Amino acid sequence: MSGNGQKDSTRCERLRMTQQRRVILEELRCNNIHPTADALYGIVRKRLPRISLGTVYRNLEILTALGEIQTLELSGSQKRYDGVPQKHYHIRCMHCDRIDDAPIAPLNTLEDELYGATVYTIMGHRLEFVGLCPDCSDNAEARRLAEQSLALPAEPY
Amino acid sequence: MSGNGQKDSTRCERLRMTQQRRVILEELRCNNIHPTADALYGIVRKRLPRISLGTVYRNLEILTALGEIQTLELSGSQKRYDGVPQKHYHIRCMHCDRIDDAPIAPLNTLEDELYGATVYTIMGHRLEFVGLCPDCSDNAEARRLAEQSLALPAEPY
DNA sequence: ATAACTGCAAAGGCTTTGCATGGAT
DNA sequence: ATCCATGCAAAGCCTTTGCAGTTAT
Repeated sequence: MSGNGQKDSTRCERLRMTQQRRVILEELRCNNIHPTADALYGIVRKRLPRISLGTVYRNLEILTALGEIQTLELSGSQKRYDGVPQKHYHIRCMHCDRIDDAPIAPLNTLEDELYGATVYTIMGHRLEFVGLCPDCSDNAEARRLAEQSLALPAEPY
Repeated sequence: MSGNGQKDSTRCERLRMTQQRRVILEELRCNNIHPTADALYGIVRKRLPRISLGTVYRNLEILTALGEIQTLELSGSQKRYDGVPQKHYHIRCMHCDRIDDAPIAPLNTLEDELYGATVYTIMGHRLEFVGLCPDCSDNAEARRLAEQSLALPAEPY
């Protein structure tokens, strides 16, 4: 951190479209799998076997800052990356962690109810649906585990 | 991992209310700060100076499984813990990461629009508001940074 | 020559886990 | 005696970073 508050704003005098950067962007754009950095690394390595994981992370950060892709902070410990930079919601499979787009338009009035009710200046929201993907819906054990994870005991101790 | 698929379901023949567990629960209940594990560790250590961070994590996991508290996976890399086990939404300050309850009732019809529109079996949603807390709202630099972080360039490369 | 970029490996931050010890029934 | 819980330290997982070498202008 070079002490100007922004995370790297001294870079990018002129940006180069390297092989690595292009392939990362292409692979994110040409499918819709919302991969983790590591999964994308595996995909990109088929075309560029010598690329490093650090390069993948660095380019994902740069492409996000440029608005070419978006970095998703969904539930789960790993970040996901989306080749579509426009805001949209996602749905996560509770059993296999697959992520898909949620076919629903942005809810721009969601924060209206909060105006005046909170001391915060509200600037947006993050919404994520959870459920079971088709494959896991067909799996009885996956359904059982999912339902169990939603049930909270919450009885007096 | 002892090979039964569940994460520790073999424990809890009889659960003990130890000093450590009680203090952790009390400190989560008596205030509303949604601390990280490490922040809670700092708080609890004032009363139990010899407690370890591992014990804090272990008890947070157990108390969550019991439904006594909830573990929040909000944006940001660290988990937060909430002494109120009932589902409710939260709002996060984009500048200082303070978390408060969002004064809005659960939106139980949110997933209705998705029925039939997705191949997933929808089972719930996670919603989080983002904005600026009162202190950071008063801070011009915080406001500038927050607005800047919301603006996506998204121009052709 | 300059500045951006890369591969590699090390370091970092947060969380989980193994192990020997301690405490309650 | 049993078994749950603890403190401590090490390991793990994901991500970031330092550095020396490479590439494009």
